[in-house]
Amino acid sequence: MTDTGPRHKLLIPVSPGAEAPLYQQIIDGIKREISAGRLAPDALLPSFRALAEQLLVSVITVKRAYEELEREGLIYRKQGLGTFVSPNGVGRSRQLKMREAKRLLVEALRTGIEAGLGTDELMEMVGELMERQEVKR
Amino acid sequence: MTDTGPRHKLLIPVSPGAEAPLYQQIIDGIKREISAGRLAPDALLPSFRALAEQLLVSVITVKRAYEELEREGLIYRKQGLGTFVSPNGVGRSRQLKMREAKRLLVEALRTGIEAGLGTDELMEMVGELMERQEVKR
DNA sequence: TTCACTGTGTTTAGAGTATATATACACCAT
DNA sequence: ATGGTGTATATATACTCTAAACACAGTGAA
Repeated sequence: MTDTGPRHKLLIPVSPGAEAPLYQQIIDGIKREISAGRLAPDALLPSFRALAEQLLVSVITVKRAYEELEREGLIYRKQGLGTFVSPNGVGRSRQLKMREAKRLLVEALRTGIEAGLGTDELMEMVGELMERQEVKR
Repeated sequence: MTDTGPRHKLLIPVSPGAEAPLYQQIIDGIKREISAGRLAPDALLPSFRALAEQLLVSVITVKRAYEELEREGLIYRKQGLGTFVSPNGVGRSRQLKMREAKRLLVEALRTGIEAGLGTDELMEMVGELMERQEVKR
């Protein structure tokens, strides 16, 4: 065990100023990396300590994030060894994100309707925002 | 002051089991009522105690919700008198909901893209969910 | 007109839960 | 045996919620 983590560092934006708790931001970031295929099945994730150092948070904050990712089936942990991406990490990550996207959409549509928007106006807003997302992609 | 509140009770669904804190659920519910025009400008809202009794929560939980609604400009409070809908409550409520709908949409689209969905698939999902919302409306 | 009562908002104190940090212990490979 | 790993425990702070007491404003009766 001379390897100190994955070949590249995990690029996860984490900010105490953001609304979500730190551990949630880490969860979201790792999900994104897995979903995008940047973390391969069975790939070794950084240790608690390594990631905590990199992100300037405490070890337990990272542990909390890893715990939940394990609970959701995206990663698995082995004491003394390290933490790894599940073989079906990509599929699972995308499944969870799909579910989340739908949940957010339902809420967005409901909120828009409550704001007095009609069907056409909502579709138009979606279309505009979609173009923006595509550019950013 | 013989009137004990508005002519009709506030129908706000509030559940401790829901994810959002109780005060947030109350905020959302009152916003919805104002936005839908069911609470007129300068209308008297139920007192802390009356709404707390009705919703089976504590007085302070209602106070917390009313405080934030006042901060956001939807209602105003007068000690010894009661709490009222702001003259521009409807406009303000819709403005805030519009902003929230957009925020949720942006996040939903981003999450969908991260789940591997393309533009067409996203639009299709929006269309389907839109039809469902309309039925429920 | 004054005062007491009622209903209102407002303040204070306390308990439980959630989030985050620091430190020490147990496991595994080399 | 050592180094790197996950795991457990203790602590502090912030958030959420409840209960009780205090101050304000209007109304009705004397």
